[in-house]
Amino acid sequence: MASTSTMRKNSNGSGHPSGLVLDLETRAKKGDHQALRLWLRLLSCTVRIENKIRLRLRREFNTTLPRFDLMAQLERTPGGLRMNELSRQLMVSGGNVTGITDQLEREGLVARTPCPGDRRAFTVKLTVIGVKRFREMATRHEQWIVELLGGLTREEQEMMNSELWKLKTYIDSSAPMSRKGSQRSQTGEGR
Amino acid sequence: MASTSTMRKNSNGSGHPSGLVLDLETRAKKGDHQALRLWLRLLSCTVRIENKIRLRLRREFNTTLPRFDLMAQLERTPGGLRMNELSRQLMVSGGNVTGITDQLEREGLVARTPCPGDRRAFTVKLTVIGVKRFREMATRHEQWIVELLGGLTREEQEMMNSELWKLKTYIDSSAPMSRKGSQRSQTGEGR
DNA sequence: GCAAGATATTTGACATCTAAAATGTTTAGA
DNA sequence: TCTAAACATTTTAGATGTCAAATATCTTGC
Repeated sequence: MASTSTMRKNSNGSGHPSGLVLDLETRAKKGDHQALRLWLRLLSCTVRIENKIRLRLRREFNTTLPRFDLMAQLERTPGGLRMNELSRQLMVSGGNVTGITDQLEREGLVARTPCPGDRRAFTVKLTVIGVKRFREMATRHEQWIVELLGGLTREEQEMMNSELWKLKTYIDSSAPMSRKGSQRSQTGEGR
Repeated sequence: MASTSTMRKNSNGSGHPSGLVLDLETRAKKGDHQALRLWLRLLSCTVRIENKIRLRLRREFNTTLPRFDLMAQLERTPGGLRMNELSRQLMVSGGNVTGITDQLEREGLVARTPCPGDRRAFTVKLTVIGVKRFREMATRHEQWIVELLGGLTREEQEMMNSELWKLKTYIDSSAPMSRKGSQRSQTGEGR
């Protein structure tokens, strides 16, 4: 467009601007496709694993992924968590946490305790039964994961892990994910 | 815990069988944790990216990920797809496809055509407007992905890509994902 | 003290999802 | 041909999700 000049020539030497432009676009195009392919592959692996786990959780424990995830967060924090902390850690909206917590509470697996010192908040904890139940599920869950990721050697897993760490760090640094939480996860590692 | 004895000493070399057991357990434990860590990291990266994309699709195009995904599948198959094919490729349930298709049809972006030769099925296609609209979105979408995956070099992306391919192949081979479809995706690469 | 703004949670309106039942069509086989 | 099993899609019920508005409760600065 009218952004004038900057008429560079590329290696082939035609003084023509479109020469360079085409080159850049080609390069960009290729990079794009590579990133896109990677993203789609990342996504399809995740979905596949999620689906298997979902199915098995239902079959063996008659529960769901979100419920399992929420309990997982609680289990690693014996003191319990507040609704908003759960929301952040699970990367889902607050309203969502309310719903799942309601369910689990009805099932007697978690309990809401008024938060001392802040009457707005609740502390959600696993009940004794909840802990017991979760531990059973967690054991199986881990077996499933080990099995499903068995396609990669230990070294490959190691490598993927560090690459993904880089990726995650980069994504978070580039734009801190708007303050109003709104997401989704499964035992979303906070590290 | 009257489970008695099994009082073992490990690597120190007691000829006791339980010594070996402990060793194996330790190894298993470590492997487990590694796989689990990898899975959580995979998941959290995916969720982060999805959330960003979701947000931007809404802000810039007032649409959603599932709608975008469905349109993406159609765009790469100009002849159109049947509901069950969409369901398989998107890795979501049939009922889900019905719902999203209803929406898009109401918005005039896709059309259902009775399938010649099989009165049970429909062929779903993008409308002219649908194609135009999708192309606009796809361009931006690709930019976003390139940006979000920018934390990895081209080589790293290459590597991840091939690792994920291995993983995906392995998962699919291990158990063909029950015939009754039921999943979720985003332009789920069929390759 | 106290009003204005931040927080914590819930609610409400809807869009996605799955799993399973219901419908309508095709296809094989007796 | 007739019927039973296989298929394609929709429907239904219910769980998850988001986003935004509504409540209730803190916190701050004056």
